[in-house]
Amino acid sequence: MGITIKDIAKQAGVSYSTVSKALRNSPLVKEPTKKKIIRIAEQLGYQPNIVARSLVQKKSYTVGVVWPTIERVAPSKLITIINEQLEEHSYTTLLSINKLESAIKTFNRLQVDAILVFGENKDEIDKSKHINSTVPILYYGIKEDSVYPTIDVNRRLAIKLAVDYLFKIGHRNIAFFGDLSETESLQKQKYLGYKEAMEERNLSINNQLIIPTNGLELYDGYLAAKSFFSNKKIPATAIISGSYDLTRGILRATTELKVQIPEKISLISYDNIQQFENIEIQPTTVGVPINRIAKRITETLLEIISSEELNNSIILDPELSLFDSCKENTEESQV
Amino acid sequence: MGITIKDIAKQAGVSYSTVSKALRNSPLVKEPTKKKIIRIAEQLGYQPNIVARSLVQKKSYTVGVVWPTIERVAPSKLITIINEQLEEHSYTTLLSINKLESAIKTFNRLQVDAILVFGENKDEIDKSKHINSTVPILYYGIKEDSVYPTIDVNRRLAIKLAVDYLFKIGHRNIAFFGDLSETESLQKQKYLGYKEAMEERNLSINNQLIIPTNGLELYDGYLAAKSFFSNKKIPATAIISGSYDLTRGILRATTELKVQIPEKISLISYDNIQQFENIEIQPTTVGVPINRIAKRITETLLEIISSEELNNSIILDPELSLFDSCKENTEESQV
DNA sequence: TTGTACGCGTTATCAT
DNA sequence: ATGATAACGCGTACAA
Repeated sequence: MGITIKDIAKQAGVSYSTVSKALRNSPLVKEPTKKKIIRIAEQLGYQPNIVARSLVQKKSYTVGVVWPTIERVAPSKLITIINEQLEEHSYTTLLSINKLESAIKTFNRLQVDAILVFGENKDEIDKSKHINSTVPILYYGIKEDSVYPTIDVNRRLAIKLAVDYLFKIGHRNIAFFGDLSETESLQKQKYLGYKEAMEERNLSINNQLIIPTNGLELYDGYLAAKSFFSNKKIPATAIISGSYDLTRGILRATTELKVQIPEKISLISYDNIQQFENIEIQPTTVGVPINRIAKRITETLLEIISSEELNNSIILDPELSLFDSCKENTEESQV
Repeated sequence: MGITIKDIAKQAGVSYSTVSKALRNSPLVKEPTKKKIIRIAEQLGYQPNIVARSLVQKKSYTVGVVWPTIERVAPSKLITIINEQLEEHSYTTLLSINKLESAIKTFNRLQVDAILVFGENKDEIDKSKHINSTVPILYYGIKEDSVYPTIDVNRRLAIKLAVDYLFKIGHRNIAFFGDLSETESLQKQKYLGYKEAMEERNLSINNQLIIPTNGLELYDGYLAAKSFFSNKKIPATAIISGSYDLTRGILRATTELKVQIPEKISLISYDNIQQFENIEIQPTTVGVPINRIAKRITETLLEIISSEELNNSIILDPELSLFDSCKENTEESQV
C-alpha cells in the first residue's frame, strides 16, 4: 500500500487534516508547519490518492480520450499536443483503445471530467447513443455531419482555398493527388472541394488531372507522381496533394526526375502538421495548423468541464501558408 | 451526477447494501429481488463507480500502459491484442502518452493494479527509478539489457536463425537490409545477429552485402532494393530484411524489376506481425509471433497482479515460418 | 492556527 | 434473506 496523509500526519505530529491543508497549500497553515509537512511528504514519496480525492471532490482532473484506431498514425501528433496543453491546466489525459461504446462506459465508471472521441464514424457513434453518459463528450473529426458536439476541420474548404489561390496566380490546369477509395471519407471531402472549386471556376476536369494514389503512404505518392510525370506533355501546371505523406512522395519523384518546383510545376499540399523537415523544398500548404486544432479542442474541453454546457459543432477554417513551391503561371494555356 | 446504488435502493424499496449484493450477483439475495433490482439498474442506466469501488477494494481492475511514443506505429498492434486479452479477464486497459516518470506517477495515483511500459530506453527508465512505485511495473522491449522486470524478444537470435537456415540450404552470399543509424538500437540488435552468425559460419561480409536503408518505411526498402539489384552481378543469393515495411518495399522493387523470388534470390523477413496481406508473395519470416508476445505479456501481468512478486526478465525466442520465398542454392559459389 | 467530524459510493462484516 | 454500519483516503465546514 501507498503512503497516506495519515502516515505523514503521524510523522509530523499533526492531525491529518492539517496535512491535507498543507499539501493543498492552504493559507490556513503556518509556513513552518507547511514546510515540514511537505518535506516529510517528499521523503516518504507520497502520492495523493486520486481515487479518494475524486470521490469527495466529484472531480478527477482527468480527461478520457477514445482512440479506437491506434494503428493509424494520423492524429497522433494532435493528441500529443492536446495532452501537453491539458497538462498545463493540471489535467491528466487517459486513452482507451476500446470500442467507443465500451470506452464511454469505462470513462463514466472512472468518473473522468470529459471525454474526447477521435475519428469515429457515425454508425459507431449512434450505437453508443443509448448510453446516457454523465460525462460530457466532445467529438473530433467524425466522418459525417453530426448532431453531436463536434470539432472538426473544413477539409473541403481547404482544397478550395488551394484551387482559388492557384487560379489567382494564373493556373488553369490543376491536378489533384489523393486516395479516392470509398473507405477514405476524409480524403473524399478533399476531392469534393477540388471538384467544386474547379467547377466554380469553369475549369475542366479530366482523368489526366485526377490522380488516385491508391493508398496514403509516401510510396503511393511517389509512384503516382512518377507515372504522372512520365507523360510526354505534363497535363497540369500545378498539383494539389491530399496529404502530407503523398507530398513527400511526390517531392521524391520530382527530385529524382529533375522536375523543378516551382519552375516546372507548382505544388500545394494539404497539411495540418507543418513539419516538412528534412525535405528538399518547403511546400506551400493549406489546412488548419495542428496547434490551432489542439488549442481549440483543449479550450472546448475545459469549457465543457466547467460549464457543463456544450455549444454545438465548431468547424475550423483552414488557412494557406505560402512557401516557395508555387509560382505564377504565364503560359498560353490561360483562357 | 450519476445514478448510485442508493437511488436504485430507493426505487426498489430495499436497502442499498442489498442492491450492492444483487448487482454483484451474490447468492445471498433472493432471485426475484435480484431480478427486480437489476431491471431498475438498467432502466436508470446505472454505471458502477469504479472510484468508490477501488477505494474500498484496493483493486481497480485496471492496467496502465505507458506509451510515450504514440507516433510510432510499431507496437500498436501488440497493444491492441493485449487490450483484448486483458478485457477477457475483465481488466480495463488505460494508456498514458506522458513521459515515463509522470506516467508512473499518474498510474500510482490512480491506483491501477499494474503498469506496462513500452519501448523506453534505459536513461528514461533510470530517471524514473527514484519514484517508488507501489504498483508493480513490467517493461517491454527496452533497448538495453536491464535489471528491471522485462519481457522482450530476442531479435539477435532471430536473424541468426535466418542466416543459419539460409546456410543450411546452400546460401553463402547473404545480404542484410536494415536501418543502421545509431538511434535504431532495435535494428542494431538484428544487425549484430547477422554479423555474428555470418562470422560463426566463416562467411565473408562486405559492403556489398550490408545494405543500410536509411529509414524504415516501405519507400526506403524499395529504393535500397532498386539500387541493390542495379548491380551488374547481384552480390548475393539471399536477402534478410530487418523489418516488415522494408520487406514490402523490397518486394515492390523485385516485382517491378522482374527479379523472381525465390528463383533468382531468396528472401527472409524479420517480422512479428505475420500479416503480409495484399502482397504478391508470402515471404518466409523469422521472429516471435505477435500473439505469443501478447499472450506472454498478459499472463505475466496477471501473475504480477495476483502474486505481487515478479520473476525477472523473460526473453522470448523467435521462430522461423517457412513460406515460398526461399529456395536451395546450388550455384558454384558454394565453398 | 490546528483538530474533529462528516460525507463521497462502494464493499464487506456483522446483526437481525 | 435483508439491513445496518464500518471502512477505504481525502477534503472541508465547523469547532476548539
